[in-house]
Amino acid sequence: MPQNPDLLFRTLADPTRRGIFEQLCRRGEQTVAALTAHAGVSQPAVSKHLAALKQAGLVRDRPEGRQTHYSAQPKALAPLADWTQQMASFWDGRFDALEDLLKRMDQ
Amino acid sequence: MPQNPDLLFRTLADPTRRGIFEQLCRRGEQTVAALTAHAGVSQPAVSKHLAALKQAGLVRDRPEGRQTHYSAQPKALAPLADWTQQMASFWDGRFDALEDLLKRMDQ
DNA sequence: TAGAATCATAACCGATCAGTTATGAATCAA
DNA sequence: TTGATTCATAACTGATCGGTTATGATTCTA
Repeated sequence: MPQNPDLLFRTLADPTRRGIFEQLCRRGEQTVAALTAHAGVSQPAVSKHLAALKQAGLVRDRPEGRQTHYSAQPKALAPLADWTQQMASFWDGRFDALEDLLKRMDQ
Repeated sequence: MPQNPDLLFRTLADPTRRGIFEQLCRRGEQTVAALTAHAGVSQPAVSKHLAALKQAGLVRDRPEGRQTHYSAQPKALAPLADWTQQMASFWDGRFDALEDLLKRMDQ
């Protein structure tokens, strides 16, 4: 259930792609044409970014006639939030006796 | 103060580099040699990853004689947590009248 | 002082990837 | 039905990047 955040990080690493996702979070469902108008890149580039976002589960598509409507799925960000939380908690517990022992054994 | 998370996302996108950061969060301060033992790549590769992590503010280095001790700076994850939170909140407010209006005006 | 140990940097290589243009497939409108 | 619209895919390109080996700089030790 705690799926690894690798694909999420890779997908969100590109600023253009992250911008498209942000746009969808801010304004809700939009067509490819509307997203292209704000993306600053060509329509095929936007389509490819949307395919990547979809693969990562970050967006959903809803075909309707000629156009395809995309919407954000912020729930997919959960593993990323979990990972961040976990790193912070590891750090909080860093001075536990066991952790300290493991550290000393290691180097 | 709400600095953009671009460098953070790019830095954490690589699994090897993220693994090194995780190791530092779990076990605390470690030398380059200790990190290399777990990284599965060569020592120069680890040094380059550490340089990238340092540039992103995610780690601190403490030179001591021949060896350099590195430690995680999980505080640097704050912009990432903020961004995630913001995306979720945008989505929560998606059906506000103004947001809805903007959406309609846009396409 | 000579050699070993630790880390960083240089130089290079192959793979990945984000962008482009061209084109195809599907749908709507005149 | 013909042409326009909307989107996706194919094919290609240049840049980025993570990995390697080789080497240098520094520090400890025998």
